[in-house]
Amino acid sequence: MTEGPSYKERKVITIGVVSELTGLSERQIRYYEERKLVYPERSPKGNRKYSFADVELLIDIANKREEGVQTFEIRQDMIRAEKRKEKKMRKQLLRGEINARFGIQKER
Amino acid sequence: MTEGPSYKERKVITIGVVSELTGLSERQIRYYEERKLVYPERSPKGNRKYSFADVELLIDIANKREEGVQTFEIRQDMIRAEKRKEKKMRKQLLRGEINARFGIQKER
DNA sequence: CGTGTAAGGAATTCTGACACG
DNA sequence: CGTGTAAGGAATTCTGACACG
Repeated sequence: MTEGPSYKERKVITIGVVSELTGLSERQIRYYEERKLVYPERSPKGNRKYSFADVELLIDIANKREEGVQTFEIRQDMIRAEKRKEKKMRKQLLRGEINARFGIQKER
Repeated sequence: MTEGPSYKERKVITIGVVSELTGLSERQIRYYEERKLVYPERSPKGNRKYSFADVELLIDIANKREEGVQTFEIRQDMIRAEKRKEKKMRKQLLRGEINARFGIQKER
């Protein structure tokens, strides 16, 4: 273990490979970006680059689409999930701070 | 955790990205393949695809080359390391078999 | 030996648009 | 709304070769 944003998060996969990996057409993949469901990075000359995490997300999206869920709804769900996570983080942070002051004290 | 050959081993990165990631020229990367130091897969139409493991290996190779080590020597070292690993595996396997027969027995 | 480069072609990717439903 | 497709261009990748040292 050495690197930073581990293998799963590094944006290194081109759209053609993502298409193979997900079974989605390039058109679909680009459209889901337009609908703000995925955020690939861009190479210097403008080529999209995705992470394994993006690939997995796209597979989830593909499944929901098959169930007839609209991109708008998928996006709403993602935003909600994101907010819940943030809330949880804040709670954790707060608890940490309280512990630091009033919790297990180091003797001095 | 779901997939098989984890993120580190999946061959999904094109040579251009590998070049950016390693700082090596595409020429160098292809040459190291010719010298049997790396084994990318090929896409249906013949494009090379590398894994993160390959990228790390190429970085190691780049470092050795800077030290003046020749590709031939690098290859020898890789083969030797591989053999040591295999030997270790066989030893382990053997020990496992012995244990299975004469080691901790299940009562019956 | 290791790497750069020009060469020519094939495959990839990009954007904006029209189509259908 | 979600996706296919043809269009034209730019960038990518591939191979085999010549060059230099």
